Amino acid sequence: MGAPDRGPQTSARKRADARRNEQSLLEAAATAFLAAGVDVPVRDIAARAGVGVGTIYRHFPTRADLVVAVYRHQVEAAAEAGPTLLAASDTPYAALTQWIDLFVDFLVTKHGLAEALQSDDAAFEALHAYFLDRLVPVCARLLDAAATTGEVRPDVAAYELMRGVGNLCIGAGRDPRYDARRLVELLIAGLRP
Amino acid sequence: MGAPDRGPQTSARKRADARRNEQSLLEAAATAFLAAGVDVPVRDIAARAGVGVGTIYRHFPTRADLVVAVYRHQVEAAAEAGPTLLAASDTPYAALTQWIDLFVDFLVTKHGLAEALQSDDAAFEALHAYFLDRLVPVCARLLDAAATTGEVRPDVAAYELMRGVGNLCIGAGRDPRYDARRLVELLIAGLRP
DNA sequence: GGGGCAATCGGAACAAGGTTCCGCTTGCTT
DNA sequence: AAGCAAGCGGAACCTTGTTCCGATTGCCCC
Repeated sequence: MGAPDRGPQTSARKRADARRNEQSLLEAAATAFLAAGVDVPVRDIAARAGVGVGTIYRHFPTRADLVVAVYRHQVEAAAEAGPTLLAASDTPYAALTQWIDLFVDFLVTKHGLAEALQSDDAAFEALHAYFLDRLVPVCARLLDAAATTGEVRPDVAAYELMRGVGNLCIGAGRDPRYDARRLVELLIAGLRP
Repeated sequence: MGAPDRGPQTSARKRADARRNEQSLLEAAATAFLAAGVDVPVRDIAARAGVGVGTIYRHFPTRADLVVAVYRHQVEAAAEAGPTLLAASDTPYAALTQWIDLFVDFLVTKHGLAEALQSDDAAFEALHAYFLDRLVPVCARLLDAAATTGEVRPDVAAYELMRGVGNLCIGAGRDPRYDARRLVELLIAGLRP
């Protein structure tokens, strides 16, 4: 196998203008996501970046590709935090709750991301896949460790838990009466045997 | 105060054709929701009912009005089941879990309803309002009773719980690996003191 | 340095769905 | 039976996603 395909944002060998545009798009998208959520119209991102819509589709065929590119660093950081927390915490359960906290923080601060993550829109399939592929194994490791010490029931799958947590984060921040963090805490509490 | 406004579906005094159309629309919408979810295109519902789109908007200004009209009976039934279960169950906690089960069953069998319930789309605001106005007090009563007997912690608001349960139902039935009922059970388990 | 070509670009054009609006039809009253 | 207001239908318009192709331009080679 040759060099791994690391996605559009690393652009092995492209024309200079193409690389420049990709960078502008990434920055424009990050700003636009912050201002108007991950559902911001494609035209708005294109306008912000000063390119045509065709250019967006060329670099990021689906919206999910753009979202993944924008948040990749943070997802990687979350993935790496799993083992770190496990090593540093008193008990696996403590590591699990801290890690889930991290994940919740990430989701609730990204307007519309939790919604997109659960959406059945085909445009978000790759988003779903990336998040889950990257984070479910990390969660599974924490969950297994906590199950081994008997701190949580052993019959809950990491996939299901992650989806549940993601779901609970939907709409967080839109209504002061709804505190996603609290509900996630309840869910995690319900994990005890 | 005079006769209460019971919404468009009861049509105090309208022309015969108007009442007929309203009925057709309700039936067409129920079928369409079943077949294609509550997000089915307005044009499809109109076609099914054999009316123009203008007629839909005249009778049901927002999609939420139509959804509420279609599911009103079932929501009322759920609301009435609250006190009934409380009276019939051994403990308030048992009544609460049974009632939540009922609610979850309702949501997971209505394609897209849970999503719509949490959506921030303005078209669904009235849906949100109706469900919450009608069901939160019922849930609050069950929750209070269970808190009084010490079966659940007293610091969880019915509103928050309902939103949480609704959120967990999002995407149920789209993925066999995700079992909304199970996660709701965990959440309810986390309610114990 | 400049020619040529393939990569890349821009944005017009098309599709889909929501919403509005108004000329026409028709039920109901008298 | 006539008249009129309630009600109807659907064309037209808006927003947003997506495709496509003629125009542009970076880059390689001479």
